[in-house]
Amino acid sequence: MSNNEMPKAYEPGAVENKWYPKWEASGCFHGKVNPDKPAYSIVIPPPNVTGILHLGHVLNNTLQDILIRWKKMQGYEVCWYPGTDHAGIATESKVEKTLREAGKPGRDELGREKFIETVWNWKKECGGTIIRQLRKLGTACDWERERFTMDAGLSDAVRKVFVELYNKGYIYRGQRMINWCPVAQTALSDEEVIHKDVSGKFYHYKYPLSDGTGHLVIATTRPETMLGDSAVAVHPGDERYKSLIGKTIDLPLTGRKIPIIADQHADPEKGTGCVKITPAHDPNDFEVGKRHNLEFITVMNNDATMNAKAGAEFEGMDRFACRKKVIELLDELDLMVKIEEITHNVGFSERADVPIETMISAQWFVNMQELAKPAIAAVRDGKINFHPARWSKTYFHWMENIQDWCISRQIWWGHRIPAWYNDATDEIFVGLEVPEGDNWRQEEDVLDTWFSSWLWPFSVQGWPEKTEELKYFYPTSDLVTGPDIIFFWVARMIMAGYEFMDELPFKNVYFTSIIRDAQGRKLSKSLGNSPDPLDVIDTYGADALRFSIIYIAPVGMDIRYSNEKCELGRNFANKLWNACRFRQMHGSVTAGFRNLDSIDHAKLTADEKWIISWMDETIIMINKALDDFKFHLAAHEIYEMVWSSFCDWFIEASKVRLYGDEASKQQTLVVLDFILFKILRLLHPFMPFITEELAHQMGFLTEGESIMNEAYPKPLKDKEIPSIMNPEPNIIDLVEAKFQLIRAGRALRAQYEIPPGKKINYHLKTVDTETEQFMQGEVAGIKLMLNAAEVTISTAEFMHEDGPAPAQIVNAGTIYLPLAGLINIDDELKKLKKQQNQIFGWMKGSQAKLSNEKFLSKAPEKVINEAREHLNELEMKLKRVEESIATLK
RNA sequence: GGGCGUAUAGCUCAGCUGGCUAGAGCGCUACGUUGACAUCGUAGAGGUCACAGGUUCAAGUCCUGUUACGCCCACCA
Repeated sequence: MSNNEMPKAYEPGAVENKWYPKWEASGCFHGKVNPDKPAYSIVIPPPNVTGILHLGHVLNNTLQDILIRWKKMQGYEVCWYPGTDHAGIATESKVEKTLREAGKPGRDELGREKFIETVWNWKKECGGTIIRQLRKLGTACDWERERFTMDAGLSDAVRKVFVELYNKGYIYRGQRMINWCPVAQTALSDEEVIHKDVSGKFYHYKYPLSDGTGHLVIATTRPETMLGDSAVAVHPGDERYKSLIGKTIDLPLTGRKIPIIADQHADPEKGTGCVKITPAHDPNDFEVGKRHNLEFITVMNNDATMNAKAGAEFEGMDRFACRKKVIELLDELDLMVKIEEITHNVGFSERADVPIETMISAQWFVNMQELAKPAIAAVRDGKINFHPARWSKTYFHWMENIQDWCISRQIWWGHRIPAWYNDATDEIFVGLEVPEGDNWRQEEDVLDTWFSSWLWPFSVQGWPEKTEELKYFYPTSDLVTGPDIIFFWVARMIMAGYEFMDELPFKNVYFTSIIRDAQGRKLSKSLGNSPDPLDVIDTYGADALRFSIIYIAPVGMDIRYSNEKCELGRNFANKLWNACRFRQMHGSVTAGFRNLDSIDHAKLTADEKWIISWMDETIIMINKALDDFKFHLAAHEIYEMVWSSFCDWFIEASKVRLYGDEASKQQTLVVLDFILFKILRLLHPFMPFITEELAHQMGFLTEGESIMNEAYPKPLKDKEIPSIMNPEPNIIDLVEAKFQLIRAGRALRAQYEIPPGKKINYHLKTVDTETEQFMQGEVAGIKLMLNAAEVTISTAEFMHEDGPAPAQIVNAGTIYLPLAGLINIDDELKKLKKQQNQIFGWMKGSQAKLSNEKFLSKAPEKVINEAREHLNELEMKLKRVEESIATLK
């Protein structure tokens, strides 16, 4: 439609900024309950409200966007619920840091209420950056339905769930050994502890027996905890120490006497066979302590400094300083035996990246045993499918060994636990409302962030209200997330879905690859190897980033990313742009662009049939690939189709008709339009901006329309094919033989170093008359693509008047480059001999196979026939090579 | 200690349930600005599919073992 000259290169910036607001304003991202259509829904893995967009988000959200746009174009009513997570610990420490840097009063000075207010203000001002950034990427999120895990409705859901699980007896409060982060000063779940191998020291030292008859040698990596020792254990069957059981030792540095006990936990093979027992600071020792009714001596404060129980000498010292001090003192007492260098496994706090302490503390837990059962079955029975499927193994392993979930956190930002204590009566009340009466004080702790995220698939849809949305869009269809949160989030959502909705939360889970830098390192801010996606979008364009990252993403492995790889997507966008630009230079859009109805199908040329048929294949492959969550495969298919089949071959071949008579030109324009509009729609989920822009530029769509409302291409129906593909069944082969011939002709030119611009003559000796006839009909195009002055075609033996000519043997026949005096006989012979040998080799293999009775009896019919046919072809080809050799001699 | 994954061209990776001469992108070499595109075109070089066995008419593909790297899980002092 537009007569405006399109710029030579695609400029993404303006196009992206133009379309996103239009899409958003037009409401095409909004999913409504629509009984006339099947529903398709996705919930976004809610990024931290503190988060900023990184490449992991780009991959993850591009995939979701592809699914959403694809399904929408397929005719589903789609809804993509976006939102953010309040991320308790992360946000609290972020805001605290901000306050500290600004020199403002911090958390403790402000007090609970003021601090929470401050965080809300911060959230309002600075939070949700990532949500704005996602728009830059082009994501078709239903922004009208944006949610935050601490919204009123979602908070109601959290409270209801807590109360229900408490009433069922799944949630309980108890004194247990928990993981403690000394920096965040809160309990953590097992999943928030990262085990790392670190080098450390293994200290061996003596504990003197109280009766003065000698000593035991114990070994530990944590000498500072000896201040909390309440026993030494030996194995009951260990003959070496049998006589000592029941005796006591004088615990150095403390003045305490502690017993020598017999317990299975002591491994006679390990160290000296004697193990110090610190029940308040080690999970194993905790169990031993319970079995033997030992004293639980907590020697550390919440910030991992030593407390008064550790002894006046150590009080207030940091745990590591204390360790050093203890070693010095033991050394002075001449108790040290040896210090070994070892590598051992230490638990670190996920957030603060410091070693955690295991401590005894009163916390809230969820017993997950019952919840896990239907969730395990759902994946086992294939109601929920993981892609790639192997992740289900990880899932089963964790679920089948599931531990109680520590859900209380000693921070302020989050959902405060709906439990109240009555100090007068020692009662605990758990409920949705504040209990009546006096003396009730609410639990100070808040819930683990994941205690709200695990409800996300239904809480965003209004649960516990029975909303229309829930009825229509729940269960959601697909979930796209990283395998790193399979325990944190995926598994728990499945459990919550069954427990509270009595239904699975999603049908498919696609686990994305993890993005690394070019050297394979994890992307991280501290390494400075984490490119800002917005910069990448500025440089290359959002479509280019999206397409590149999908194109390079390996199947179930990590992605090696570097910005330069976005050139692939940028170049591809530019290629597409220029293909459209080319089309537009030949006039405005034709009437048949949707269905080819404006032209007589019987008159379609071979090339046109070829491209239409290729288009159909591509459509089938892409829909199949997306059905199977093989995004990269889909990207490769369409890239290949556009660049190679369409641009390199079809457009080039079409030029002869575009510059020919008017009828030919018009027909080819229709086909170009037909294919281009399909390409744009096919590509739209991957590259939303440029495809929308081009669909309008080309006049396929008018003002107010959007490509996202167009149907996703389907393969031509069987009944349509005869009218379009009619009549020759081998037409595709002939067209491909033509292209092979053109390649061979160009290769000859290159081999003889004839400049591409120089017009030359070719001769084609075809294998048969059918091919001859076909190629005769195509001669104009062949000439054009070979930049030839003349191409003669016949089945007759060819001999140039000046003698033999250089040639190439192809499926259609032999193509000659008859330039007088040009031929280098030796080179030609060498070339032909090489080819002859090659064919001999292949034939030998082929004949061996076909004379192998076992092959003939066991291989399937189809394979055998193909092998025979193949051998035939080889024989024919060999004959032609030999003929060529003969003419040269 | 257990589990999972990966090993294919200089680099990054495809190669589905085994079946013609193993492919793509980038990079490299040569030529080239023909009226879509130098973010381009044409032609080309480049691979004993980690190693060793085995199954099979047939193995990059399946099995076993080995090596290397990566990840996850596990309370071991």
